[in-house]
Amino acid sequence: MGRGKIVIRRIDNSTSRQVTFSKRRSGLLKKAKELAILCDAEVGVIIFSSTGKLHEFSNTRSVTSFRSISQPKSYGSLISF
Amino acid sequence: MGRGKIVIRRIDNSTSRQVTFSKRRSGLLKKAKELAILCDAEVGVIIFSSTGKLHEFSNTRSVTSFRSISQPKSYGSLISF
DNA sequence: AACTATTTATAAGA
DNA sequence: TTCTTATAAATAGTT
Repeated sequence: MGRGKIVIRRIDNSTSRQVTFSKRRSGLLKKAKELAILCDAEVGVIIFSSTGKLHEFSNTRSVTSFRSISQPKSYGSLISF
Repeated sequence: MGRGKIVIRRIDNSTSRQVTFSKRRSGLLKKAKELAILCDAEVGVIIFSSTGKLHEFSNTRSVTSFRSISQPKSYGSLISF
């Protein structure tokens, strides 16, 4: 998917890793939304970057509790279905 | 992405909806895994089909608690980061 | 469950 | 770092 083929392993270069994270994060969240709408499913996605930033999508009430977190490995999050 | 372009809205036909769910669910989980590996991020995805089946991916310890649920809207799941 | 024509996502590059 | 574009990958409709 792109100018070249890649192998799925940790990207060593920090800048490339950040760029790829940004692109793929938005791609994943978009796909999650589409799945939820198209198939009438309950979908939740939570992503913490290595720098600790939170990104999420959910079409269930769990979204409220996701929003209350700001750091990984520090707080708990109750996801209730 | 496919023989025709589609609009993102609930698929009315139940059979098509189920087929699309199956295809896109596996696509989403694959993308989640790739993001986690490539970008060294913490990623969690939980999906409940409209029939109540659970599908998930996580590269964090939350995976254990996901596994304990079998029905949506019936149990709670603590996802801790 | 497979296939393939197309759309979509995205790796590199600008 | 935002925008472009060639190409890989996902998938909608078909068989």
